[in-house]
Amino acid sequence: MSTPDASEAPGSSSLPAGQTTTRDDAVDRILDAAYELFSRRGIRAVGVDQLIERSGVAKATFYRHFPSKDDLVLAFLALRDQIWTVDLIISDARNRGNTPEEQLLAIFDVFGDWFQREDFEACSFINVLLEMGREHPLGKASIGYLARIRGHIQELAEEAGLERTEEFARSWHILMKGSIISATEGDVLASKRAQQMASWLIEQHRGPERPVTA
Amino acid sequence: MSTPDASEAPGSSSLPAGQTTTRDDAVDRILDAAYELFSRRGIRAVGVDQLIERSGVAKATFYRHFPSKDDLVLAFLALRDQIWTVDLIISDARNRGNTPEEQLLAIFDVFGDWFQREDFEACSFINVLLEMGREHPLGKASIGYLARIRGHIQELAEEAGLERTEEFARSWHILMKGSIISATEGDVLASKRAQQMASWLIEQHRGPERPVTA
DNA sequence: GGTCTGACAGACCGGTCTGTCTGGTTGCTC
DNA sequence: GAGCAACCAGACAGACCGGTCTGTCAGACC
Repeated sequence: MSTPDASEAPGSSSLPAGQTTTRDDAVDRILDAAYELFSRRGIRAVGVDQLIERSGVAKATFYRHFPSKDDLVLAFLALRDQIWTVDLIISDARNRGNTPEEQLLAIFDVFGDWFQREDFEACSFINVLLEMGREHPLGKASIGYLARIRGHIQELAEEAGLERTEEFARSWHILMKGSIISATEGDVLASKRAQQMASWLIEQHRGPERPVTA
Repeated sequence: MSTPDASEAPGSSSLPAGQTTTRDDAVDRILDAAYELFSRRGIRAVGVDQLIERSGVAKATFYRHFPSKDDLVLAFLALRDQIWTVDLIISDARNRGNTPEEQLLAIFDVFGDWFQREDFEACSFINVLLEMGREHPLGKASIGYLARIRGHIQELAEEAGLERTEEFARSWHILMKGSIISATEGDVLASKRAQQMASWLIEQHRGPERPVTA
């Protein structure tokens, strides 16, 4: 789980990249530990000492790269956007469906598989938003990443030729978030229920002239 | 639950005694403070010292009535179930609609008003579940209270003569929870979007012989 | 009057939190 | 070899955490 692009901001000073043995190594280990711990246990429940121990890094090294814990959480959210939103959900859904409509509905197939993993950890953006509050900088950042998810949905809706794609994406997102909470409660079939409602939503946003052909 | 309305400004406790009703007074003040603080800021963000100060109670008194902070949180969840679930949502929705179907849909009218309050605090059961985790006793308790909400929905669905009421209630609950998260993000129209999808859900759960009469 | 209960006030405990700082080590560059 | 940058290890500071405990006081009951 190396970081392809997100983050890397703090360490890239004016060194001409002559050495990479321990250059980004510490940052990567910190981010790996952060991803593992934050996504599973939340923000406040994970202390800096745990992150230090898990990543095998000195405390000074930690604070050199991330001046505060919140800075690390911001980097974690960016990483989560790449690993979870993009790589795990959207890309997978796009691969599973042939048409944009199928790709949209495939999101809930991906959810179905995801819900059944015993290490299912829910949506970090929702978690952080509710844990920190919408006024907190981390809550605001989470709202931004949730909006990015809606952007992906809207993009797919436009590819599918649906109408009123922004409202479509907002309604769709309600189904995604609601099913995630239900799955957290233990309802592994929540993805199927949401998918059924999602198909009705697609019907309502199809153009009037467009036939119902597959 | 001992607090019927949970009003009672917290500052009116410095009276020079003189009354015998100090019996449950301390408990009520603690619960009032807990409701105010827990519902707005979460569990871990509220310390015992804050609860002590807000309720104007001695620490020993606090721990006499609630042997641990978690015990108080459990009492808070029970209080939230009464004040929020029953009194604020279900009863209000029942009063707003004439038929059971109207009462069901009125839930999202109540949500619409609730979402617009500037002190909108989302759903404490979801908050606690996500904050503490589903394995934690408080998370499990929250799951139980969420199931109670589904029970109210299923009850209304049965009164409306709908079919497969348990699955109906689970799908309906997805819409409720998803719209709450969206409202937390700032989408005050989330209640309308959910209500639209909810009406489709009702249609799909009506008996086949039943006409579409209003 | 004596006793008991429950409330208040607040010191205090061990532990954890975020964040700072010192000291020693490694490895690259000049 | 000197300098330097980044690393590891860990003590330390100051705040806060949940929870315990001592002590004082007011009212109820015998």
